[in-house]
Amino acid sequence: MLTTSRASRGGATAPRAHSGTEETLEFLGGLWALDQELRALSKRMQRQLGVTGPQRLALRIIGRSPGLPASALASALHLHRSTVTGLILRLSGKGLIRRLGDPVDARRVRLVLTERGARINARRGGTVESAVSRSLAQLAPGQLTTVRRVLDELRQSVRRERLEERSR
Amino acid sequence: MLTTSRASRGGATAPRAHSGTEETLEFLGGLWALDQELRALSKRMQRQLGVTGPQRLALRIIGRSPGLPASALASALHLHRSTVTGLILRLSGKGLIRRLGDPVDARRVRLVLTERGARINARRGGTVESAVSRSLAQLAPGQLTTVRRVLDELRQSVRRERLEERSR
DNA sequence: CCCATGTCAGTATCACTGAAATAA
DNA sequence: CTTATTTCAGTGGTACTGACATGG
Repeated sequence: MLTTSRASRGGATAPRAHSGTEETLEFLGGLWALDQELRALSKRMQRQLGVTGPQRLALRIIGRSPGLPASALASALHLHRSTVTGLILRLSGKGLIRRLGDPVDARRVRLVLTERGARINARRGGTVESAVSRSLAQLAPGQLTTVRRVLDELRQSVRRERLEERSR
Repeated sequence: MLTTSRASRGGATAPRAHSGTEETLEFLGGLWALDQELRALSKRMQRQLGVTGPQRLALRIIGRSPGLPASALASALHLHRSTVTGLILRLSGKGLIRRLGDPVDARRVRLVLTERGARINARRGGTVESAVSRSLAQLAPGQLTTVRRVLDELRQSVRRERLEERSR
């Protein structure tokens, strides 16, 4: 397969040399599969660590910048403010973070880890990071750079597509 | 950046040449960012095409293998049976697919596209695939191979992590 | 008055577990 | 009786929009 792309039926739009439909779909399938696997690990983390993947990421960010406001967390995670409200609620419900008031700007909420939160944040085994780290360690440095660049380019391309005003 | 990895402080545990904690976290952040972007595009697709990303993927799979049973769709998407039930419900609710009975095995449900479903399936503009395809087209062939391999390795590594029996 | 921050209500999708119904 | 296929009920997490209260 891969060679079956019958040359543009009534093709009004760009015949595009390589990267046929099949190839794209296969690549997308790989991305999707990775995503599913990450989701599944997230579920297991919840059972074993008590936090999901996104929650863990939030913990790490807060751990690195103690006292950061909720909106900063939102933009670090590329999420809407109301979405992080829920995230914060779940994390503080488990006693892993605390919401402190800002003495200067009373609207702001400053997030810090509790002791339990810090303990979980310090754990390295059984996490997404440990799996990723193991994979990355096996790569030649050039490969890592390539992959990073491609993922970034991909992100920007998706972003452009998203922001385009649809007409057709 | 990239060059700041101070050579192993007092490292008691595995000095691990490259791929420090920071690097892993940054990579994971990139993956996360791409995921968010894909989610956002999925949302826009729902408004403009009437289907989300996962729904679109399901459509394409059904379109390629008309009459495939629900369980086959589930394994193609790496999803639980009950999850695809919901997916199927939403798609057939929109009149994009139909659930036919199998004359031979009455337990089975055979999925086919309706005319409207086929029309949406045929659309190429404004989709995730179009964005990904555009990105991939710009790559040197070797790069595409590298990225695919790395993503696959990553998936397997995450899978191994997930399946490991936790002790510590 | 205007803008920023955070929360809340409401909605939708996704994804699971576990149980049930049906049929091979 | 056992197994396979699908559905259903219930749960939980993620993420949004839009409205609101509060404060700068």
